[in-house]
Amino acid sequence: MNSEFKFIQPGEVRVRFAPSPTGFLHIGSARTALFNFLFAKKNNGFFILRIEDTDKERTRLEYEQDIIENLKWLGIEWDEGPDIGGKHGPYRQSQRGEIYEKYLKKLLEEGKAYYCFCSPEELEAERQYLLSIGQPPKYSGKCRNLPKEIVEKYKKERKPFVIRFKVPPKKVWFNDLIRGKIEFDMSLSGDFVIAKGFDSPLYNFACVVDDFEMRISHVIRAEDHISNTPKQILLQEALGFPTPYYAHIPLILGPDRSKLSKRHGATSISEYKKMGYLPEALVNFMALLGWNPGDSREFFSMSSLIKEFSLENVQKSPAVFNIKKLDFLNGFYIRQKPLEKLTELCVFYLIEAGLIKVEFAESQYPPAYGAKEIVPVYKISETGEEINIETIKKIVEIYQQRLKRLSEIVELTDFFFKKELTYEKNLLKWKDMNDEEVLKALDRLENVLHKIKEWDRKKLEETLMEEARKFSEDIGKEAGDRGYLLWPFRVALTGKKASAGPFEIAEILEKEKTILRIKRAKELIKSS
RNA sequence: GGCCCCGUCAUCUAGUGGACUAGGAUCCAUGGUUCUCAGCCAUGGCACACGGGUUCGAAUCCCGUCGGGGCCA
Repeated sequence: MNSEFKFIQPGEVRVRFAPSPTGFLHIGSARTALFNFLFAKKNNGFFILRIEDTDKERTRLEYEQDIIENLKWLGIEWDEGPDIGGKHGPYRQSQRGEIYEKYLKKLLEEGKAYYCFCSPEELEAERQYLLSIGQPPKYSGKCRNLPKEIVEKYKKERKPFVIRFKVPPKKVWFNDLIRGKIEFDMSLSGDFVIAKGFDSPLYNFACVVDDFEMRISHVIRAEDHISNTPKQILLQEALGFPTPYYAHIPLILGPDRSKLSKRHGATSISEYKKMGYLPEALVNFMALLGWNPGDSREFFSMSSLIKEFSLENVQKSPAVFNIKKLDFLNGFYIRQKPLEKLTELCVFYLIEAGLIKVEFAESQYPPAYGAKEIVPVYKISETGEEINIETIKKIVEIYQQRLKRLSEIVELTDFFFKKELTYEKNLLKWKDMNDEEVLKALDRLENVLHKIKEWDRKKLEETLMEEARKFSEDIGKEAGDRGYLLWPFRVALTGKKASAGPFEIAEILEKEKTILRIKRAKELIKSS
């Protein structure tokens, strides 16, 4: 056991997620938040959200809102915070100035920190010099022992200053819950700045104060904070705070194995949301990036993650962000979604793309008493024709297993919402068919379809499957190759080389439109 | 430049000295399933960074090399 540092005693689990609102919620931070959340819930502990907004230059409210909104969207909620109208908001460092000031003064009074009046130019010159003689750049400690009178004089002159921490030149170690013992020789490190003034504490200092004040038991954060840890431990020692447990989780990397960033493409949760990824897929995916259940299970809901999560099963090595796997999981969760819910989600994308529009009208069937109900009415944008939500549901249904992202619903089903289809006439040809044969197929379809009375996918299938088999023989092709009739049929309806099955599409399109599209295809063939 | 972390298929990973001719998932390929696509099913492809030790025996322990990454400025 380390006798020098006072480690926190086992007890209540309290963890925090402490983002700086200097950007949108990043996939990497979201995973850190998730691991903290899972650890808290698994251990009946508390999860706290602390917004580290001390950098006034780069902090933006927009980012803070994005972080909060997306955490909620993912299903990560915090348990505690200042009261805001009955609910609890997040803690904000910007609102905790007095607390930092108190501890800053304490360190100063006890001689554990000091005023430094060195100018940025001086510091820069010193750095350059050290570098030039092959030494690591490290603050010289010039202001460490400035006489009191000088300090007072400078302060009276309002000379700009920063506050530096007197780093004791000793070895510092901690036992990382994921990596084991990590040791640093702090004699190699210079006295670092802990505040740029009483009203602007810096990261390491504010973090240590808050972790103590919030009684954080476990600091779970990304690996890039490992080198901050010894500084924080020294600060804790100087302030008489216990040292919490630390767990540094591995980074998420881009395909080139460097830290995931903008140049690798989308990095923020909101972008993934917009692209049509489901929160359950993202959560499942992020959890598996660096954690595994110890067996070969792959699918995890938030509640099963809470049950299974353990820091012991967190990986040491960084994980490459693999979008193919995310797509796979997202496809899986889309297939699992109840149709009703999925339709709601897809409608949003269809409206966004301008394929349909929504208007609100009074219900034709008002409730027995009280105000009339307002119901949404969906219309096809191009024609103004009303489209029933039940119809949209059917469209979504036949594409449910084909979607990897919700946004794909647009390109996949646009033909349902278009008056005219535009496609290359040769697309109508199956294998070696010529114009004449395509025309024959379309004529045949038109004839057969006309006669069908019960217009549903089952009846259509029965009739057309039979017809298709006959047709290939009639035009002297390979017997049983139904493609000679079915392919032109499907292309005439969709204008696409890949789509859902023609019978289900025809059912949704209904008789009139189906036959109209066949006629259009005939015109297309003849027009050349 | 200094310090620190990491190293099993292309990717996420199982593996904690013998059950490993290294398992699962994604991915890729092939085949099956009502024309296509998707889904589903089946089959196949692909890895212990390298070199030394320790040991009867090493992916697993130790050392070194190499490689990747992070932090500081």
